Amino acid sequence: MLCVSCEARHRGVCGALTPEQLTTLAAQSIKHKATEGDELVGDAVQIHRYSNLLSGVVKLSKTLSDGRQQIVGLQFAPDFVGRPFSKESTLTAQAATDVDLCSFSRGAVERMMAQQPDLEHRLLRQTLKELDQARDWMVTLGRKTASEKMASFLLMIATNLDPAADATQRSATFDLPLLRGDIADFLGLTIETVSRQLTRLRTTGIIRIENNRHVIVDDLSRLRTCAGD
Amino acid sequence: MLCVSCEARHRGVCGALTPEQLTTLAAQSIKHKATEGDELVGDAVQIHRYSNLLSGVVKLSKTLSDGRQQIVGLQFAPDFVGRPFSKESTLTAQAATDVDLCSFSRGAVERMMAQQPDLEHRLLRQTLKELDQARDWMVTLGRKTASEKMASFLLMIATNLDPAADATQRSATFDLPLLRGDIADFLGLTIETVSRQLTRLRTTGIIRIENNRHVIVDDLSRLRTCAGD
DNA sequence: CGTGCCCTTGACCGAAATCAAGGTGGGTGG
DNA sequence: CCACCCACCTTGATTTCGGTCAAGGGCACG
Repeated sequence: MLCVSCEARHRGVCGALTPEQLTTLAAQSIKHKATEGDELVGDAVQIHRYSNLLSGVVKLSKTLSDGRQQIVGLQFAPDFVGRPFSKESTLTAQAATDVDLCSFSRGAVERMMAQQPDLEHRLLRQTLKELDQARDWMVTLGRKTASEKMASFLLMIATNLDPAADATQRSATFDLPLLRGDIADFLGLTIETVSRQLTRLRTTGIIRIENNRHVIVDDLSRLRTCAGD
Repeated sequence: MLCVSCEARHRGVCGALTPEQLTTLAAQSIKHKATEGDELVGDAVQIHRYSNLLSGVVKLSKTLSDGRQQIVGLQFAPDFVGRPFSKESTLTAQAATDVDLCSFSRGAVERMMAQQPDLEHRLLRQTLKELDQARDWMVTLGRKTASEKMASFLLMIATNLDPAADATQRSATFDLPLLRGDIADFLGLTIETVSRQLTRLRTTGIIRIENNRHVIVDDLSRLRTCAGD
């Protein structure tokens, strides 16, 4: 319940709240963990809870009737998980890695929003951020080649998971939060193509991979060259 | 200045405003027209104005450094055009058809937002709607075949341009708001593939086309079958 | 009557999908 | 402890869908 030390308090939506409101909300919040693969929001799981993502990665995906799948977004701490005002979300949110969450009931969040317009303001900002990201990714899906897609993906992960990589940092290191199949579903490719592109980047010396998960990028600018934009 | 009869007053963001606020805003608003191809927001055009789209279609697009283009969204009346709180929008908004707009200065909108939280609430809802649409389209871009993409596009246009088509309506009629090249940029295809898919749908009897622009769908359910979801 | 833009159609090509074998590593049960 | 299994990944051969290249048609406009 120590909101003061919580990341969502500083960079997330909870920053909108006054100390009293935080106390109220904290009393109604539940910190809990979910493990890789757990469904957080979906057709099955009704949307009665909203959460702040405190650690780990959440994947948002959609599935066509014949089983084809597309991951439409990734969320990182301290993102807000859950679709406000949703009729039905045709979207599934799953833990991509083990995650820590801080959850609230729908009612609690909506009461807070009513008395604290700044909360809605922060939600608007997060939603705009996600919209920008979604549109950027549409360019990747619609107009980039397989190798450009792969490079774009690695850069995206690097900037989110290696705290130092977003600056003018030269190198980056991180664990891939997704399996090959999920990467394929995110990039609109097959698992084989993902695998081939990774080995291509590896044999070119642009990345190194250890244990199939751990990636080292020695020169981010070379990777940026591959990404196409 | 007759906000009372304006569509944005009823279904758009202006519905958030009190009569007095409407009067204030109306005094600062400018109704104007733009013709096909005009750039409304972009790297060139600074973002000092926000607009309500009163009629016509606006296309939002992004361009890679080598010229590849992707249309990342279409807007229809009474959508709100312009990115609030934007640093720089890497996005270009262009009139896809001739359009009517009702524009406000950035300052006016921000003042309104400060005193009228409901305005921000409506913006949040529109943004969430656009986010949902963007994510739906990501599935189309990443996982659908050329013919499924074409069918999805026609359905999308039909539901937005033929007022009757969204219900359980059986047929639809509309003018394509985009040239073949723009359709290609929206679907992540080439102009030739778009052309071929259209003739395929035409020869199958699923659609009829007059004057290269006017489309008649006699049986929407057949088209839906083609769309894949 | 030319000229240019937009669209269509055909022939060919190539990037990524599909199909098909392995390889690797971690976990389990004998 | 070892053998087996299973999930995940890689690699190769072949196919296919959509891209590229090329030609020509229709129509508006000067």
